[in-house]
Amino acid sequence: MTRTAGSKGEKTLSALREAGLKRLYRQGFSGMTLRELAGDVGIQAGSLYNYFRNKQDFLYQVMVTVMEDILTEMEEKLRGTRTPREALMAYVDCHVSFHSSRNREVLISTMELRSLTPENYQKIVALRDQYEGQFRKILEWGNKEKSWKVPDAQVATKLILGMMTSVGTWYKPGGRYKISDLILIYQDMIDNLLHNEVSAHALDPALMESRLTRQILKQ
Amino acid sequence: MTRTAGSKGEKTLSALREAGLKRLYRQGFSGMTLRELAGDVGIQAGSLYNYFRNKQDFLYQVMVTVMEDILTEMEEKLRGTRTPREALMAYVDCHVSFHSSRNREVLISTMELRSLTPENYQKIVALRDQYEGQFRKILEWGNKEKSWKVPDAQVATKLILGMMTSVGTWYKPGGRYKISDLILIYQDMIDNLLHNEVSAHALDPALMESRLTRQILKQ
DNA sequence: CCTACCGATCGGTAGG
DNA sequence: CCTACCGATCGGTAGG
Repeated sequence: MTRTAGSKGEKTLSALREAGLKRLYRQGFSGMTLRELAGDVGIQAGSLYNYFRNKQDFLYQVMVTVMEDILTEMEEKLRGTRTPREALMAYVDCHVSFHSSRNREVLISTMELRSLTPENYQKIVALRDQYEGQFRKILEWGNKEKSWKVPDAQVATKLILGMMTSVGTWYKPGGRYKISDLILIYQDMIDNLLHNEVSAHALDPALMESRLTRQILKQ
Repeated sequence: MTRTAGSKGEKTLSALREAGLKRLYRQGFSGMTLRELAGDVGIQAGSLYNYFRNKQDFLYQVMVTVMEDILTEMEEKLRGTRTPREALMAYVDCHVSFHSSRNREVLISTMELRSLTPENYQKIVALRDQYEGQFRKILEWGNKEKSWKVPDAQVATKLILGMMTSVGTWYKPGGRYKISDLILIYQDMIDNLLHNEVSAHALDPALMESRLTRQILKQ
């Protein structure tokens, strides 16, 4: 069997990434030892340095991948939305979906910010700011278009992102609700939150029927 | 000057607790070294063992204190509430207040669950379940009294507690909003969430005026 | 509360 | 990718 050049090394690399995620999640950055990580993929500790420059670099790679992945997904979902409300619903969809399906990685990315060197910290925080900024821009766009009235977009962003992000702390795959259910719940909650007293004509009719909280909380 | 018996040791003990909180928050349990902790309070590493049996015991003491404090505060706030809605508002008040003012300790208590020995883990999780159970009981009480209709109290508890808890991740003292503002926002959000389509007669008139989200998000 | 110390283990490197 | 190793440092203990 001919082997693709570098295929073995790439298998090890992706195994390292998967094993690293588990260990970072269960033990944290300083609690995870490189000897354990090497053991997970069947190599010796010294051999790890063929895959990353040092332990810090490994953490950084994990975190930058998470941020780039969610930024890419978000960009795709937002492309083609034509109203603030469509954009809002797309953002909620993407955010809840990512934070549920990849909750382990997301939690690591928040908890281990403190373990980054100052240089790496700055880079990751810049990506996080960019991600958060996209939400704030949607809120401000809706203000301008009179889709809703959010006087303090800065704090509203923190508040709404926070309530969505928390889904990652309690969602368990195979539990009572599918991710698609959770998306509908959060979309409806946030939709109601923003449109509570706003005249209906500003709203997108396609999204008007409230599938919201009633579906899960009240049905 | 006569010194109260043990006063020096108690000063050191409370200094250790404060320094420990900072280090646990910034470095995590396995990242914090006992030599650093000893240095913070001006003693040698070996002397720490006059204050706790070992590092694990120190973490456990920190976490059990947080849980006992919030359970005590909650018990006091809930005592004397006469309707499900009053109880709900009291719970939100206490939860948001505690998770804002003592956010560092609360975040430690969540992140470092993984660092506890199995025996200590069980004890802390039992306290957390008790705390969470109090909220679920309020939801179920409101169901029975027809204050609201929450078909899945289990998941609603996770969802609503999650959105409240997230305030601890972004609240900064001295920021744009006081804790008392945040309490009003969350009370209103959750109040609206539960009463969205419920006839008004079930609601407590004293709490009827919606101070909610409109105050901050829309005024 | 200190000095002095223990065994264990860590991240990382040299040289294949 | 391995063997063999380095200096540094860790949590914890003995004996005052």
